[in-house]
This record gives sequence, structure tokens and C-alpha cells, in this order.
Amino acid sequence: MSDLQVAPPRGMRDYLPDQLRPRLEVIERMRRIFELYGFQPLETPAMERLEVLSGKYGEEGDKLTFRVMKRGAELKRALKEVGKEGSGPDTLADLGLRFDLTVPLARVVARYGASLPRPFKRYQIGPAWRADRPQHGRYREFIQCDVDIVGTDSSLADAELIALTIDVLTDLELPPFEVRVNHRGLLTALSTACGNPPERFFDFCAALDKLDTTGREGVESEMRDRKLETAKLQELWELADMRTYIDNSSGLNQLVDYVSNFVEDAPGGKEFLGNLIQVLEFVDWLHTPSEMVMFDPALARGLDYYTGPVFEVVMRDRSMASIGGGGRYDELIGIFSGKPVPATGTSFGLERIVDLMVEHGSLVTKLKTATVQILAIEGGVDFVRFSGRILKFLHGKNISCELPYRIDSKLGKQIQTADKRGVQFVIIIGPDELREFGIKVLYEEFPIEAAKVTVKRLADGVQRQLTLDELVAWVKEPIPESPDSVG
RNA sequence: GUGAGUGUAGCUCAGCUGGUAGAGCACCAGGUUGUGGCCCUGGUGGUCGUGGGUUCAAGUCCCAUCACUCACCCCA
Repeated sequence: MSDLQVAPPRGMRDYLPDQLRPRLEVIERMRRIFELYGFQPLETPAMERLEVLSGKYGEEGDKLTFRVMKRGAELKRALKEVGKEGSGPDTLADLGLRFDLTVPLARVVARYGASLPRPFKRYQIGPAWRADRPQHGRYREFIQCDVDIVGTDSSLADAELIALTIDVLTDLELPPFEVRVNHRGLLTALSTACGNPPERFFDFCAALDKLDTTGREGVESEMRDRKLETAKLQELWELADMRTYIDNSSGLNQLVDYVSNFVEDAPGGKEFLGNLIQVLEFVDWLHTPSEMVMFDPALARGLDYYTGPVFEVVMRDRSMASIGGGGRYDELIGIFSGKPVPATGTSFGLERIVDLMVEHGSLVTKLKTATVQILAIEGGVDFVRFSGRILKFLHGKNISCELPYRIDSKLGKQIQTADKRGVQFVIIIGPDELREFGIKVLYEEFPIEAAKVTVKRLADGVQRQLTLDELVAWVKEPIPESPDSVG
């Protein structure tokens, strides 16, 4: 072996068959529900022009975007600029790997505008890249499962996405989780009501967002560091303490009253609150388990582009960071198209979901390969002729089947190898079978399904002499569970 | 970007206060001629992440470097 580093790049993974299968299964199950709700698939390139990505995710987002170098003459020219005044990380780059799937969607909507149906309901499942430092549940390449509704400002759309989120995760039988909901506008009003100027809003969010992890002291010092107004902290704590699941109607009313008073004088405060209440009401009417939904007035979420209701999925035992979330972003598309288009969306992190399921043993990774494998006791042209016709026949019956490439090892060895690969049945062909059918199969008019072969079911070792038609029927029977009886 | 921990066979790891490497699993070959999952026997496989230093002698001590893991930040 050479000294070449053969591990994948930091934070990125290879998926061997056993790991990939459950991932694909989870994707299939999610896709089914997306379609159930009437969403349509979309795919966009892995890369975007750098200017499309820049400035959409906040300062941190720009830093974590993977940049792709310019090429050819452009690169030569750019290299001369390096170090000069005004040159920066973008001097050498003109493309970037997408940071999420929402911004590419916004770009698509701006590009194809009128030709898309309105509302445009689309889902997209594909990788996104962030140059973050990897840790538990965090990768540099990860699959996002994004579901968005473009072209309506209806609160029903927001509510529907929350309902769908819970549906999907419930269907996957995830360990206990809950959805926390808040409203970005409400946070703005809160920040204003605390006495902060509008431009400090993102600092306010960042500080407040720490409440769960660092507690009050953490938030307070964070606010001081960021030079935010701390006069109304006491009220803020009271407010945060009142967060409640929405099935608790008295608690909810109390919270709503408190928020209402808090943001009374802040511009738009009451409307935002009304808007959020509407969403929560719709969530309930969509038959979503309301004990899983919490109104958390301190929930902030990081991405810059959110403007309305926002929500986040958290595990009740905190064994994993947020596995999904979303919100309304009514201004993002306008950046690309010039005219505002309302939109709202949700997204799931496939890696985190699959990791959780694996950790909780709810995903059984089972080996699987061809159902039937044909084994040879003796080599030679006749074997290939005979088994070639069997192969073709079984494929025609939609039964996966493969041939061995080595026919010189012992039969026991071959069976063992087949079993390890997850093969369920083996057909054994040796001198006896070849003697009886070896010549006949040369004639196309000889019905191959009439040929009798020796078939062994590996799960329980039962072995039979069957025609291929009988074999097909046997393969379709349920496979016995206990493999302890030796055949 | 900040902090902590780990780095010994394909995998999981052992190797006490320094004396030139071990186990289990996996893999390969056998336990007589067309039959697996148990058992038994034998075997392949490691310049102990990399580079430098201390020492008669380093996997074991020191420095550097890289990689991985975890936490902060941020998020899926």
C-alpha cells in the first residue's frame, strides 16, 4: 500500500452497502410522505455561483461555504490580484458548493418564475456542504431533505409543514422528539421592546438562543459582550419560563397575553403574534399531536433569511442536535427576482436521523444481495451454458440471481461464501445435472423451466429437487426465521 | 476560529514504573472424494500516525506535525 491518504476528506464519509441500504430506505419513506402531501421533486446543481450563496446565511455562513477556484486564464489573472488591496477569499473563487437547498430553490423560482405552478410545492433530497468542524451528528457533507411551499403567505402552509415534519419523523419511529415554534417578527419586536436598535437584532437572537445551553447567566454575559440592552432581562426570563406545549390552553393563553403586553409598543408586534397563533391553531386542526408542539418565545434559529414563523425539531433527551427545522422566508426570493415572493419550508438532516435510528437500534442493517446464486461443482462450458439459461429465466421472473466466477473451490466453501453474502438460495449444478440436461439445453426449444435442479434454502438448510417453475414458487414463500437447525 | 482527549494487525483493543510487539474477531489452509452456519489444528498479517530529540536501549519519556473524536461557536 502506498502512503496516499485513503480516508475520505474530513467530515465526509464513504457509505458501504450495509450503511447505504438503511439510508436509502429512510429516503424512500420520507419521499413517500412528501408525495402524499402533494410535493414534487426538484434537483439543482451541487455548485452555485458564489454571488448566489454569499450573504444569505449570515457572517458565519459565508465563512463556512466551500469555495471552488476559478479556472484557466481567469485563475491566472486572479492570482495576480492576491495580496493587493480589496482582494479576499472570493478573489480566487467564482463558484461554491451549496450550503443548503433553500437558496438554490429561491434561485430556481426567480429564474423560472411564471412558468412554475403557484403555489409551487417541491421537495429536494440531496447533499449540502459546510466547512464546519465535524463532531457528533455534524458532517461537512450531509444530505438535506427539503420541503418548501412557494407563492403563498397563508399560515396554513406553515402549519402544514409543521404537520408534515411530525408525520415524517413519527413514521420513521424516531425516539421522542418535539417541535418548538416561534416567530421571527416576534423576536424583532421583542428585541425592540427591550430597547435594542434594529441593527442589533441578529446579536439579540444569538444571545437569546443560548438560553437552553448556557442558562440565564450565559445569556446575560453574552448580551453584555454584544453590548445589548439588559434593562428588561427580568421580564425576558419570565417570558422564557412561560414557554408551553400548545395542548395546555391555559398556559398558552397566559403566554400569549404576556407576549402581547411585552411587544405592545413595538411595530408589528401584535400582528406577528396573531400570525403565529393562527399557525398554531391550524397545526391543531391538521390533527397534529399538540403535545409535541411547543411555543417557545426564545427560539431564534440562525439563518438570516427567515422572516416569519420558525420552528425546530429537538430530541427530548438532547442526545442529538436539531434534526430538522424550518420557517418562512418571504424576502429571500425577492433578492434574486426583484419582486417579493412569499415562501416557507422545512428540512431534515438525513445523517442525524439515520444516526439516531442506528443508535437506538430501530434500523436493522441486514445483508442483502442476489436471492439466488448458482453454484458449480464442476467447471466447463456446459456449466455456463446450462446456468446461463437458468439465470435468464429467473431474471425474467424478477428474481435476482448471480453466477459464480470461481468454480474451482470446494462446494462447502462456495455455500459458506454465498451465505455470508446474504444469498438465500443456492442452485447446485454438478455432473449429475449436466449429464441429464447438459445436452438438452443446447436446443432452444427445450423448455428450461422443465429442467430439474438441486436447490438449497440456506436459512434452514432444506434441500429439494425442483423444476424452475417450482423453484420460483418456493423462492416467493416466506423465509423461515430461525437458522439454528443445521441441514 | 477556541479548548480537551485519542492515534499499536482489516476491526475492537491489551502492552505496569523504557529493554527491539500480543489477544479476540475477521481472513486463508486443513480435519479425505457433490454441501455452509458449531468445534479443533495450523497459517498470513504491524517499519506501534509521521518527523525529530533524550538514552547503551522507546510502542512506552520530551518536542513538533498530521489525522480522528468530543465540546464551544453555528447548525441538518
